[in-house]
Amino acid sequence: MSLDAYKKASHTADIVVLSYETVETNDIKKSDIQRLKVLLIKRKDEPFKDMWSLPGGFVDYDKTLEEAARNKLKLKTGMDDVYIEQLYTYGDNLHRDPRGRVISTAYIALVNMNKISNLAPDTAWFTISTLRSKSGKVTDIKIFDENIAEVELAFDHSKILLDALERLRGKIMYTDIVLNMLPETFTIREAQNVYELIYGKAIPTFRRLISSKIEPTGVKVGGFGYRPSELYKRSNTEE
Amino acid sequence: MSLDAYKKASHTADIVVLSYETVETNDIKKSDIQRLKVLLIKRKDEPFKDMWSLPGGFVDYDKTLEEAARNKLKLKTGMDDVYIEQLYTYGDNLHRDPRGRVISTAYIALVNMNKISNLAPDTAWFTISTLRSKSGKVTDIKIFDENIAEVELAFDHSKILLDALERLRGKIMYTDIVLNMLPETFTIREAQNVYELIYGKAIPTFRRLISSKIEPTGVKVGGFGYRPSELYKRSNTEE
DNA sequence: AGAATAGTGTCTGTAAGACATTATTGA
DNA sequence: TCAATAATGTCTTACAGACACTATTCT
Repeated sequence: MSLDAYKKASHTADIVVLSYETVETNDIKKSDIQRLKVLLIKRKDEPFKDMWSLPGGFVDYDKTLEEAARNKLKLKTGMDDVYIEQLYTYGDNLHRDPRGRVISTAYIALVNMNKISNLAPDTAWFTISTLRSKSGKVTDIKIFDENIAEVELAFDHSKILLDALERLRGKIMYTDIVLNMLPETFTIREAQNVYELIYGKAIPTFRRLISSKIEPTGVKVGGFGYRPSELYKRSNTEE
Repeated sequence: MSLDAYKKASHTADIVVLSYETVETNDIKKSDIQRLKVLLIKRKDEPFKDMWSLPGGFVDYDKTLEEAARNKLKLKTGMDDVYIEQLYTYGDNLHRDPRGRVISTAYIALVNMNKISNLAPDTAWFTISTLRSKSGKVTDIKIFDENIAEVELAFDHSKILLDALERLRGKIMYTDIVLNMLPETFTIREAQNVYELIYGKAIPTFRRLISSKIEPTGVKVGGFGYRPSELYKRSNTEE
């Protein structure tokens, strides 16, 4: 049987690029606040023209799925060597795309947005606001632009983003992949804030949890009217 | 941009159908032993003609991915309403299939093989033998037919099967999906044997682990020269 | 001194592992 | 009574949560 004997679906690779942003508080005595961010692209063409969507595109016949995701990310952010993992393949809605049958494999990329020097002009970071159940489970999300105006995502990308956050939440306590979002050196407080953004609730013994995965650099940051904190880095001791 | 402006990959859905078989021991005083089983199909056509492979097939333009998997399973086993979950999408090897570019989404199905009355003639159950690290992690697998002769699988299906076992192992301690492999009623011993087959090592407090997920039926099975055991069933108390 | 956060130590309850003890049956 | 497994109970240890306490800095 020939591979061309039947009508084929199209296949795309989409990437949920997640990072966080630090917002300085008005009161200099109060420590900073973090916000979850997602990278979106403004669509140039129909369908969903001018709406914001996850970066992604059709998978070339001679490109791997992960290549397709990585190439798009490189193109829009200039980033190489990024942490990426496959999330899920969305192929159960025949009408995700009004143009025809499209199956999409979604990836999660975790990056530090401050490492990006030249973002593509059609690309921007948006703030993710989550609604949670008592357990921390993500029940709904809202996306806001820099003017705190709510933004609707194209296709089913809102669902994909929600799934990505749930996947991360499920893995955060037994992996250290979230550290890919942090800069080379960071304080434990900063790491804890990011962890709790994703986990959805307080992590009381965070210091104990993270201590085996990081090591002190000997450098301290201070100057805020309270005790300076040690800067740590990821320890690359593969277990 | 038209969806037909580029050369498309083909897309298949493959299913790792897992079950277990009970083998009576010679000594009637010894309790039974279980073996992990996987459902395979003998390929009728090239490539890999006459080799055994995971059930699967090309995804029709107007069928969902999960439908494609379920339909194939129904066709070969007659089974409906089976537990199924998406495993992973294999799209990073451009030459998985010598005929051309094929992306495959693999599903895991957990069934009780004794519920199947009429298996398709090209279909059979094979025994899975696993090699494990100290932690229980699956490092390698071998497949054997009913004559205990080793069988090689077509394509990269051996890797897919390994991934499926690892996925199950990772979820077994905090979900009860493995109970889908057991009959309507079962003893705790039988459930424990199946759990340990997948987990790869002993689960010392299994009774405590499982007790919240099952309930006694009041029926006992005996007649082997030792204390009869209670038959349990899944309790459908959705938490 | 006071405010704020960094960092360490301690207490406690829960859960997991190890293992002992009792129960039940057929030969 | 013995062999084998079922089922329950007990003891101990590891770990997570709560929280107290000390350390450090700037105003």
